[in-house]
Amino acid sequence: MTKSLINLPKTAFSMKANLPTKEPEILEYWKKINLYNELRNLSKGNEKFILHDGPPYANGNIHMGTALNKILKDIIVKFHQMDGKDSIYVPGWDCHGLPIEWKIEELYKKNKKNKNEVPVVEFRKECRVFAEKWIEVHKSQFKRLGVVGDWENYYSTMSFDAEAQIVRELGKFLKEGSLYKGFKPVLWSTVEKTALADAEVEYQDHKSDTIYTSFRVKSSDLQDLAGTEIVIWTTTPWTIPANKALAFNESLDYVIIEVNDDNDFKNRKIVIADALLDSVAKECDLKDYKKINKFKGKEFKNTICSHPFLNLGYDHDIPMLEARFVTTEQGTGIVHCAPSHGPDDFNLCLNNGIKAIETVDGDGKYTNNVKLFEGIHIFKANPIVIEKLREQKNLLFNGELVHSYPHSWRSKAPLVHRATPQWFISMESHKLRDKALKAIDETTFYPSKGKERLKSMIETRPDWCVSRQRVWGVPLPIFVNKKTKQILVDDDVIENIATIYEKEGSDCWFSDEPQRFLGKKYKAEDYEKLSDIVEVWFDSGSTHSFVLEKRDDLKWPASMYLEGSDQHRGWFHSSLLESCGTRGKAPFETILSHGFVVDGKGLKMSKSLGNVIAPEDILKKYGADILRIWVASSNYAEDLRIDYSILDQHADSYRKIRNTFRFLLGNINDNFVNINLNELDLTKLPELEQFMLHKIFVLNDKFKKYFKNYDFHNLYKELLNFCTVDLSAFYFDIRKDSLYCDEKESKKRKSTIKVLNIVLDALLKWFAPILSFTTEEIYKLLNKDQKSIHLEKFLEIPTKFKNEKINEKWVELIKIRNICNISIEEKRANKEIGSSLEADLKIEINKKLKVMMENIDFSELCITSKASVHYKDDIETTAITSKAKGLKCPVCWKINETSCSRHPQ
RNA sequence: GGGCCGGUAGCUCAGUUGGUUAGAGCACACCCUUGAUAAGGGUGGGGUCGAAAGUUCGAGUCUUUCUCGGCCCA
Repeated sequence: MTKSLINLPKTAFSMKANLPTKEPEILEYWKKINLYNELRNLSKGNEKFILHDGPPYANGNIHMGTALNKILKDIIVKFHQMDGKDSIYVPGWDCHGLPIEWKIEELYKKNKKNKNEVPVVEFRKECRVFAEKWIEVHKSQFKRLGVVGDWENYYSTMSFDAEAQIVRELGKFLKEGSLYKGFKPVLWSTVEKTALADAEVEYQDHKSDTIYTSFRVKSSDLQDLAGTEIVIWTTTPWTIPANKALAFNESLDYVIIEVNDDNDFKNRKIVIADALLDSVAKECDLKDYKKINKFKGKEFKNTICSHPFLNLGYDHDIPMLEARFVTTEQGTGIVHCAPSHGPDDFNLCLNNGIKAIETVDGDGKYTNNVKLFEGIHIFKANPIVIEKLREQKNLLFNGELVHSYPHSWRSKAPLVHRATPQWFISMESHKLRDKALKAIDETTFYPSKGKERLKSMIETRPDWCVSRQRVWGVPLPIFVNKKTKQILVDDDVIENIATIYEKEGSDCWFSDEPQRFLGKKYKAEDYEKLSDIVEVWFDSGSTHSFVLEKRDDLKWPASMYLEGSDQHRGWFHSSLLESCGTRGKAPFETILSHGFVVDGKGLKMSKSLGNVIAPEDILKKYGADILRIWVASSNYAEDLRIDYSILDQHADSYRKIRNTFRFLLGNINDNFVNINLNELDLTKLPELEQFMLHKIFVLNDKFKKYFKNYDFHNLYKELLNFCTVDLSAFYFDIRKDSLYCDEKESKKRKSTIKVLNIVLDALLKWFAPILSFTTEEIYKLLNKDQKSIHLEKFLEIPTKFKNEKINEKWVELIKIRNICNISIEEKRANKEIGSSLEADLKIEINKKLKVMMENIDFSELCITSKASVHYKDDIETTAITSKAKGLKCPVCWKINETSCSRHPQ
């Protein structure tokens, strides 16, 4: 058996990965050695890299988006760790909020339990237990992805210290004076006397009164509008008393028509959208009218109208405002705006300096802010409004309409938009907007387009509404003086509340006597205690204060925040505002945002399309390392496509990488020798080995450059190409002859083994942040006495590895090799030869290259049995292949005319 | 409906300030090898650069419109 004469690769590293079963074993191992603690102990005192975790909501199983996010975070944390930093990741969860409230309410419904009969504190306890349950589920799912972090000491927004700190943060806004009380419309049930969230609303048919009413133009830039009246249509006549503005669309055409019908509007000129003229005329029974003029909506600019109840004391100006939400679907093309009774109205008016006020109380009755109507219930007001409009001769028409209308899911009662007291943080009063914009300028964004995205949002956003009429959250720590209506601002009270929460959480706000929170300085009977809770974006926006600042192992600001691009409006946004408001600076130095996971065609994943892939499915079929390759190889600056064919492709790449390792391991027989790179005498190595070391140097340079820019998909591609092109198809292929057939102690073979060790070492470390499991498997196989690849650092490649001269020469040689390959292929296609070892090459090269080529064995380079080189003037390189003459050496399979010099018979 | 971002081989990605015939790896086809073997090597075929118009001597690259997709907002 000649096989016994040669050194074939031998390794315990199997070709088949079997990741779905092997990975959990490695996870067990990491748990056993307590990898996280090992990392911290090892890197004590090193520069910190803190990736602050944006808390996912503790509800439901993870999906591809969350998996992508966590893997990307883990890859970055591991890169920085191996780069020599103390790179820390503390996972966290967002726990308060409506979705969990709903889940508990759903359970109540199932069990026929009435939420209103359950004490708030008990309800909140159930929410807490629910969140705790999902934190545990998430934790195990995230760990399975290979994510290393401080899982034992995770943070949550519902922990007592978090709730306490959130109170302190609010206290800062209170003290500063930027937290103020305002009004904002919410969907309100006058039956339950409570606000409802969108998801609690059911749409049912409802019969509404409809009216066409007119607003007299008081002044306008457009002369033609003098003496005309703007007609609007609405299905909620009761909101007319709260009217503050009219909205038009600047791109629509409008017409002025003169009415000649014998009614209240005889000889009056009215304005409506041209496109709606016919439908309005038909519905309002206008028969005799003529068009006087037509103009573009934008000419409405600077038009002021009067309220239809002008003569009843409604003497405020009604400005006409430009709004895109105005369409020609229904009505007149001009929309009546009551900022207290509609979100569109509210926002439009707010942007034009008109604030909402409380026009209707919780029972549905007009407040004293509404002249003539105070105390009247809004659901009984329509006939009165209609009557008064008729009296004032401003009612063009009234009728009825059955349409889809929001109702309460509990009482089935129709809902209204009602401006309710809310608490806002001002963007202007203490220059929060300016501070935030400056902080954005000082932040580095990956990709850079994130900067503009966040900036444009901050530039235009309204004041931050931080109150919610809910129960599962941190209570707003606000007392209002019953007499003066002043907000109580006192550090001692805030600190007192925070101290109580630190010990027992915030549930007590809803059960204990107010006096307990006020302390001794104030009397409870003088104050009204708020029952609102803080909106959850304030919770998560405050994580930097109770995680980064409070923990000794972390630092403030964080080195990086990393989330999906939707968080420009979410967590990036709220964290920025919270921190700029309280500390004048952003809580992050850099922001990395990634796109969304979409299917193979670029469509978003949805149940109805049936294109959803769950991380769990991928883990079962491929394993986490394949998923991690998918993350590393995708361009996160855009949306990331995934389907099974894409994963199959990555699984193929994985196999190539795995086999590259297997070849390395096999040829060193699993005996890794750590080579001291600085002491290595390069001049004693063959040129091919020097060339490979040069390649490693260059690749390492690119690696550092790509890593610096978090450009992982190019980094991964570079590593993969190195395995495929430089190693497998070139270096390994050439050196197989020496590795298998040379004397074990031959100089060339020993040099090769040295380089294989270096390549293995470098490759293992380069890949470790991405292929966390596989590199650990290999590392443990080679280093029985070492704990983990993840405790290692990247290799420092000495500058002496760089050798441009050799590189230049070998680039030339590879060109010649390619020409030879084409020549060999010709003969192979002719069936003249099979294996390239049957080839005898005759190569002609330009004389200019002679000096460079002199010591090169082209039979070795091109893996043939023979090769002759001839130099000529002024020629391009050519190669001609003929069948090698002689006998095949049974050991090295080379064909010799005489006996094989290495293996004489 | 509005704002922002994007569309380069079947797939993942390159493509400098506009400048030869638009590149790489994978996949595919064919061939070789059977000493990395459910591996390895070689050769090759794949692109109207989402569409149209414009600017220019010259456009994947600049402009406009359209289209498809994604995120956010309404």
